[in-house]
Amino acid sequence: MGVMLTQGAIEALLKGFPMSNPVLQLLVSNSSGPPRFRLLMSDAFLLATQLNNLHGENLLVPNCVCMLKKTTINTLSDGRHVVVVMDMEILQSAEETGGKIGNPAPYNAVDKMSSPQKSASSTSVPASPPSAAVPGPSYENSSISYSPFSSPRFYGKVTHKAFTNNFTHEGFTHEGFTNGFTHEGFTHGFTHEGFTHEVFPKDVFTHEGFTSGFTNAASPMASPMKASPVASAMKASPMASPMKFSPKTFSPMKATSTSPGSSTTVIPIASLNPYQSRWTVRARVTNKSSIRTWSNSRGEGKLFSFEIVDESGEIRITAFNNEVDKFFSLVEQGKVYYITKATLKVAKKQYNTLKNDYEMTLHAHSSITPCDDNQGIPAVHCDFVPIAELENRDKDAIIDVIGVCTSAEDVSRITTKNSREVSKRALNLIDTTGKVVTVTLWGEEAEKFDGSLEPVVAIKGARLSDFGGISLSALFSSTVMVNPDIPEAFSLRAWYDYGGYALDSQSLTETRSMGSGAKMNWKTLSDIKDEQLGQAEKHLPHHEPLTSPQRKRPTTFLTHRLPTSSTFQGFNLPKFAKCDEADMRVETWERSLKGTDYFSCVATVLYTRKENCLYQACPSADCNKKVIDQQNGLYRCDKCNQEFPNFKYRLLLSANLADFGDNQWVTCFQETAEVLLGHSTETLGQLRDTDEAAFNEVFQKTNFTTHIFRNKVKLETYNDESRVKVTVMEVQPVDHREYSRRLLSNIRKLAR
DNA sequence: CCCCCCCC
Repeated sequence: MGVMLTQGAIEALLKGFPMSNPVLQLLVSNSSGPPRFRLLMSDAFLLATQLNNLHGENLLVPNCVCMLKKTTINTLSDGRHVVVVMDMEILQSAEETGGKIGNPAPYNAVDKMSSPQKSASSTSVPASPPSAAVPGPSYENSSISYSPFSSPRFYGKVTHKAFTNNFTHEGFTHEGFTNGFTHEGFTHGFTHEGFTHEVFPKDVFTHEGFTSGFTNAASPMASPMKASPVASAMKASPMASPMKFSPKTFSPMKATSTSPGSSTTVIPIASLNPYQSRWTVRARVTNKSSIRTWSNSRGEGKLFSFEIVDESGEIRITAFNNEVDKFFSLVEQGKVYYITKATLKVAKKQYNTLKNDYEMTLHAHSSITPCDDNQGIPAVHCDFVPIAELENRDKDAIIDVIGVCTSAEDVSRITTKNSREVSKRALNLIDTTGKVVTVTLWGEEAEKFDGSLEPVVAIKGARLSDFGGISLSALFSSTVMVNPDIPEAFSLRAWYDYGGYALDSQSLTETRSMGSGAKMNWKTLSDIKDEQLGQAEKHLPHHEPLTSPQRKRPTTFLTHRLPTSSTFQGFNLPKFAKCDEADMRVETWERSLKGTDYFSCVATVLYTRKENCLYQACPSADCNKKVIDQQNGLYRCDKCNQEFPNFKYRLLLSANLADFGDNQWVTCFQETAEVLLGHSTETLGQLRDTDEAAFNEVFQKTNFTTHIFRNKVKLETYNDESRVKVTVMEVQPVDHREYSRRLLSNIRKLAR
């Protein structure tokens, strides 16, 4: 009995349609060593670390048929989607399957997603029913048959039409073939089994390229002079020592048609040294500085520097004066070049943090030639330090870090000590150690960063700072990568999406109010009673600025209450007048905060009280005092001691919130009430006076909506009677991820 | 041959 492949699974996976256990055939697999395998089932499928044993048992080999039981989708910085397989089962071995089923071709996701209609009409091959779209010599004879059109395996919202589109010819264009590999290269070149010298077509790979292509940092390259013989490269075979980079990066170099001259040998960067004169490196520029000028006792001039990387290592190159003019515009970040005839000298480690004992200076005879062939050249060379491990590193250490950006500040402008203006933005990164660290980005990097989709962020060359305990700062020389196409990023994405996000994380960096997320004082509504929130003589909330020994006292001190409120470090506080008496300051300050707690909760609105939620207020800009209707067309404000021909509506909404622990009456003033009800006060006032049904509907619709509420809680006393008063300071939307994060955290709390 | 790398 043959298994059935799930039709349309690849498109559905890449588009995120709900699907249950799709069945696919594995075409190609290869390993760059832990922590992932890249499987060709479509553009790119990756296998998360925990499944590597499948490959180890030699089960996950081309042509086997697999059921994907758990997947998650990751979007690379270049927009490609990658499906990460979290759990899978091999339904039928390669032997049982006996070959490739049908004639599969790459799925061009970009084409399909941008304009399916257009791509359908641009093809010369008419749309065909599914079975006709996947013909192939092995189809008739295969023990596996394609599932019928109404495949029972295909669930969810995929419509008949979408389903038909999955199997038209235009979905299988060859342009979509990622990485530009030939079919032969894929089938034979990148399986473990096929990893022998013989399978590399001789006309594609030169021995020279082979040598440099298969050297890695861990291989015995200590004697660079011996680097070229093929034999030494074969010893450093990827089977013996896992490759550091993904397969597409260590593909051997193509024929030397584009290489400069044949008299020199392309050698790995790791083998460069000052005692060797005839060499060429082929490497990618990973970091290019701007042109700087200097002027000191030894002279003046200009320079720029850049860093290059190949599969063996990295090195810094500096160009001065004439070489600046010659090479600055030629050298582009991210591009690959042949570089030869530069001076090697011992690196000054105090300035140069790259992992190379040497650095390079260009001179008059140096040559830099662009190389069109990117194959085998990794984008970056990172040595990621787990976030928890940062605690054990020295201040000012330069480290590479990777994490999921759980939250990010808005960009802001600051002025440095040298009165220079610069943009900055702090991010929170978490990794599988469950620890969070704050990283500050500067300048353009800060301005262009978008953390809204919780991207994986990798930073090469960040500096460890002791600000807030432990934090990181990006330098001019740091490389910031958002959703990089590297194994660590896929592992992290999978880890985070499959539960990491809900982890009770701990930050190494003490932050004051970081937007949402990291440092919120999350509570359940039952905590208000259980922990006696808002009641006197209690310690201040853990994140309240004054309780931290690192916090400075505010420079202006507040004693006398003023009518309006203000914010201090993110907290809404009553505004006070200044007072100069030092002793009095602290005491008054602390007393004024005591008994007030701030907390956030995820809660559902059970009821909103529409009666009396609007009042007629003084129309003066800063006065919200209730006016008295004089019944003569005039409204009197006692506070302004004035009569007005008009008034403005103000909102003061009582709402009953509930979570699974308790329910609680809260007060929402103007701004928060508007957010909760989804209408401006003005609109609500008009509705109430003109369309009662519509007015009532606003409140009906608000009931049973769920939000994040940031609240102030305080014990208030009226005529010897005390009650806890909860005021909503902020209402934010809650997404399902935040909801499950809170839910899990609360369940943990209840379990304790 | 430079070597700045920021702020709370």
